[in-house]
Amino acid sequence: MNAMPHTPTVREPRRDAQRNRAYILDAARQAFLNEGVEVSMDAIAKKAGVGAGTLYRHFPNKDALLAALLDLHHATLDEQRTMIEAEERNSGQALERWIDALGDWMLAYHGLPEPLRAACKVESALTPTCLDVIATTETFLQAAQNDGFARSTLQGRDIYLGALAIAWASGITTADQRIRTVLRDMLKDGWSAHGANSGY
Amino acid sequence: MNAMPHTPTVREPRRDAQRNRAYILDAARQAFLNEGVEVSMDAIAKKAGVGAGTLYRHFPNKDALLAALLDLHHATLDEQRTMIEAEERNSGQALERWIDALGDWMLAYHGLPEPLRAACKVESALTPTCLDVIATTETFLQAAQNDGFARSTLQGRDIYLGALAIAWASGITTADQRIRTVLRDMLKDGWSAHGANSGY
DNA sequence: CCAAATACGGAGAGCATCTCCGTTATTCAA
DNA sequence: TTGAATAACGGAGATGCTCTCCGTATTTGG
Repeated sequence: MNAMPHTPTVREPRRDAQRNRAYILDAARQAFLNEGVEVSMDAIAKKAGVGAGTLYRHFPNKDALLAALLDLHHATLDEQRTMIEAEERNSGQALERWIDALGDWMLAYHGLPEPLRAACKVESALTPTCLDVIATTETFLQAAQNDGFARSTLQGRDIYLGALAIAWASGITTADQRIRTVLRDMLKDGWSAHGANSGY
Repeated sequence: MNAMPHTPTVREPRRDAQRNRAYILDAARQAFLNEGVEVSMDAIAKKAGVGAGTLYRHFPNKDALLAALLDLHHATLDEQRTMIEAEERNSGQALERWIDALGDWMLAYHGLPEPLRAACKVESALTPTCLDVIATTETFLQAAQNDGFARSTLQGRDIYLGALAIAWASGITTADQRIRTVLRDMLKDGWSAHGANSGY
């Protein structure tokens, strides 16, 4: 049974399915960009011109939709990683730049930190992406640690959560960049090994 | 018109109203403690043995209910403030202890950081409490700044948001205290003026 | 004890997520 | 080209949440 030469059991998705998937991704990207991740799935379906059932068949929940979109952003993030690795000779500054890139990625859409945090708590469609980003953070961190630029007690996940926390807190305002800068600097002087912990 | 001698227009709330208010507060406290702030208002009403209408008449929304409960916790926080001020001669350590107390307060219930952050964004029933806490933070911070223990560019609100951010991130796990400690230490080496910013 | 004032409670409006299934579009072998 | 077989569509509706409205019940003060 099933003695087909090639294309064993998999088939291309139907045309209308491919079209709709593209429509949905596009509508979702715009919606998340304009309204933030709290926008309703129904609104996305309507914007995409499909029924709710179609939306949910393609993406079983909002996290899955976000994950699909973030994977696109993830490509950009990976480019940045490559650029940093190529350009930056100082591992401390490389880590600093990576954390900045991380912050931008986490704020790609309003409210994104919340689902990212949830993905750390319980398995979700976003979990693989998160783990990947954490792994990269770990790499940068270890390099910085080896060169004495970062505290040796930290783990990649700690840095990731710290960056996530300040991204979340920065979300209280859209226009004012000050709070984000300030918090980022606070985080930096946490990981920067410079004069830390000379102790009371 | 209205020529009454004393108790001009105000009257004690009716007995049943007082009773119900107490029931609601008690039920809410337990519910928030056991299930976190995401617990539904209906569940609280049911637990309190009152109808939804009664619940909402006493507290127009969940933030108002939280604010009423937090004001109780706020008394404890104020005690700690007094204790710290009495016991701690070093303003840097005083700030550190205050931030710890702040962290406990922010984690009084699961998920509390979220409404606290929202109260920074837009006016809510929680806003006055938040402003009060921020003002106290400002006081501790300024003392520490005067003694050179904290970076002079920071404001009380920055510290508050930093503490809130790490409280939020700590919520990914209940049991494991490590992440909270680590993040708190990162925050500390942000505000501690020690060897920060010797610069690349 | 009665009338006025106050508070109660739950049905239901409005909005969200997500499912179910009768209908429709697409594919592919004949 | 055609006509099953397959795959996908779409929207009504189940469920759960916040919050309102208003007919009913309780409390209060004279």
